[in-house]
Amino acid sequence: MNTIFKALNDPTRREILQLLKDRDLTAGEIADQFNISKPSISHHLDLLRQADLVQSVKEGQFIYYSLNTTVMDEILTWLMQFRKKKKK
Amino acid sequence: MNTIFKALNDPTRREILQLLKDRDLTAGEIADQFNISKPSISHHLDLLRQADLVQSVKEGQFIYYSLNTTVMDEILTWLMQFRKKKKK
DNA sequence: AAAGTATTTTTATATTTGTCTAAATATATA
DNA sequence: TATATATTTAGACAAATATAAAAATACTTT
Repeated sequence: MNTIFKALNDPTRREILQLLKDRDLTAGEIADQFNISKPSISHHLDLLRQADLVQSVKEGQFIYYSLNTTVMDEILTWLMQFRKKKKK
Repeated sequence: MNTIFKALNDPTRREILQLLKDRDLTAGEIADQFNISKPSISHHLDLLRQADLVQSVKEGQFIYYSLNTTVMDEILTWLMQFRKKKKK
């Protein structure tokens, strides 16, 4: 849960997730969407992968990144606990 | 959304939310649950308040903190967007 | 009014994080 | 095999963050 929130605690990384919502993208395609160096994006992708929020698949010289929505469910469950009633 | 995720990106702050799930607590009662100085806890509470995840009410010399679950809904909505289908 | 309790603010420090450049790895093409 | 392309790794630096100690503020009680 720690690594998940750490990964989500960055505007660039959240924007990457938004991009991947539409379709899978290569690391280069993702980097092209930002005014940030490729190594930086690579690092962001690494953190997202550590949190299991994205998955990467190598295809030839490209590495395709895709969204892993199952982890989102984990956060959802965590959030839901707070909906329970409290003692008065 | 930035301040929310920033606030959630800390184990101590998430644990504070868990404590407040059961019942409202004063800053001192919260601090007693951790091996961290009161100023530190005060700072954590400040970040949680900035994110509107908690609310504080002064009662005499005490300040009671309580959970504000409406912000959780905002995160929930943000998470839900990723459930949409992607282009093939 | 003085002393005590609850909490925050200020200041300082150590650690973590985001970013860059340069170098390394891996694959493709000529 | 040499060169180009895609991506990551390594190393360095500045900015942000968590924490603590000390001081300040606010309320309560004596």
